[in-house]
Amino acid sequence: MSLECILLGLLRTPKSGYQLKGEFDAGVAYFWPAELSQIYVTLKRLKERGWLRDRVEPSDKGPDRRVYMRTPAGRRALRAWLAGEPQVGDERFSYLAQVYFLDELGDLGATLTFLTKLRERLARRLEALRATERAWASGSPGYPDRSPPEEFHPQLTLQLGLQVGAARLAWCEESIRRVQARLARRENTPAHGS
Amino acid sequence: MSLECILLGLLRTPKSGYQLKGEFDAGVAYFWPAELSQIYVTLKRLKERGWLRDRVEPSDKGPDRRVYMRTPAGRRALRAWLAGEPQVGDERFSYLAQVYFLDELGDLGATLTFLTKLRERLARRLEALRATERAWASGSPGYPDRSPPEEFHPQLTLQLGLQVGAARLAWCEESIRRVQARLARRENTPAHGS
DNA sequence: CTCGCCATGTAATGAGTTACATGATTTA
DNA sequence: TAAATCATGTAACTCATTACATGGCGAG
Repeated sequence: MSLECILLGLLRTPKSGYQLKGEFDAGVAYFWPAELSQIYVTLKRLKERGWLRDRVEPSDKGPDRRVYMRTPAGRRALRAWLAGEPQVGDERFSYLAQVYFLDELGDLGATLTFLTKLRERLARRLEALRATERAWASGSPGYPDRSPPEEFHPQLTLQLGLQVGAARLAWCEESIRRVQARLARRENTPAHGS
Repeated sequence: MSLECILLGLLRTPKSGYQLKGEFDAGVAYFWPAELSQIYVTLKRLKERGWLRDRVEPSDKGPDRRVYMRTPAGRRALRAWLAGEPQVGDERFSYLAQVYFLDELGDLGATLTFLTKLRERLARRLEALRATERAWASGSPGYPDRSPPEEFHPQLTLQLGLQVGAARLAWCEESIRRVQARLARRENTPAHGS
């Protein structure tokens, strides 16, 4: 359901599947990634349902493109979704599952290695979002509090990404310190079971 | 893949599908929810692959249960997963997609309503995690820094849930304030386009 | 005796990924 | 002319949800 509504949302102006993929990767992917093949299939379904129309146009670069645009019914569906309840659904984090069971290895050193790699990746993600923010900040007058209305809402979601990303990174670093403290304690008290 | 490994992880001691569902809901669901039907199917697959054995046992309450336990191959698979790379995968948040496009309604009041509902739900989630933490804190000696090793790793993941949950709630409250500030500005300058 | 929990499954459907297949156009 | 980018799709598969089907056992 969400992918459909995101496509409807992005189609405020007419776009092709390929162009939509570009927009996903540029600004939406950090809370909703999508593959090209999935986008094409969903656009087709939306057209069959009467929420989108399409038209084939020559491209300025490359072969012809199939350009989609919202119908009035599509716009109504989008607005109904936006006016409805916040969809707070399930979340799945494989790396947390790994941390949860890491005791199984019986080696705090392995935990430390794991968390160090994780910190690297979390930091990279956060840095990518910070780069996006810098782009907004330099290209948008009065960022963030006087941004024009059509930029305000996307910027809100970016703020969440930044704050949650920072919280995750901070947790990872704190966890590394806690593991190190445990390792240090163990070295100082090696004869635990004697 | 992750559900399989989580089941292997939880099966440190033999359990039935129904019991595993209980464990998911009690302590794993906030980073990996699972339906009973999915658990049953996955247990079956894991058995066929030779990573689990099963045995039918009488239950103390209710009908017989099919109890699963790890084989040596299952244990090896689990350890390989834990020793491998942190699986930082995709994340999908419908409510962020909604916020992103909320400008489409052309009504900041609608945004405020939305964020207020969202705050309610985020607060509820966080409160549930805090209750879990209180349970750990009261039942576990030396929580959090001197917890026994088998409790340490699950507690780390809980810490992440708490910190990220708090960050999300803070973002939501900050966003509400920013929307209110915008609404106030607009009231004070009603003749914007004249 | 009935309600609620205990217990196990199958079937249909939905959402998404990966792999495959094809081909035009531009740029180096 | 070769490689990169533009462009659209289909097919097979995986993972997960929802609905359905069945029935044992204990408490009130």
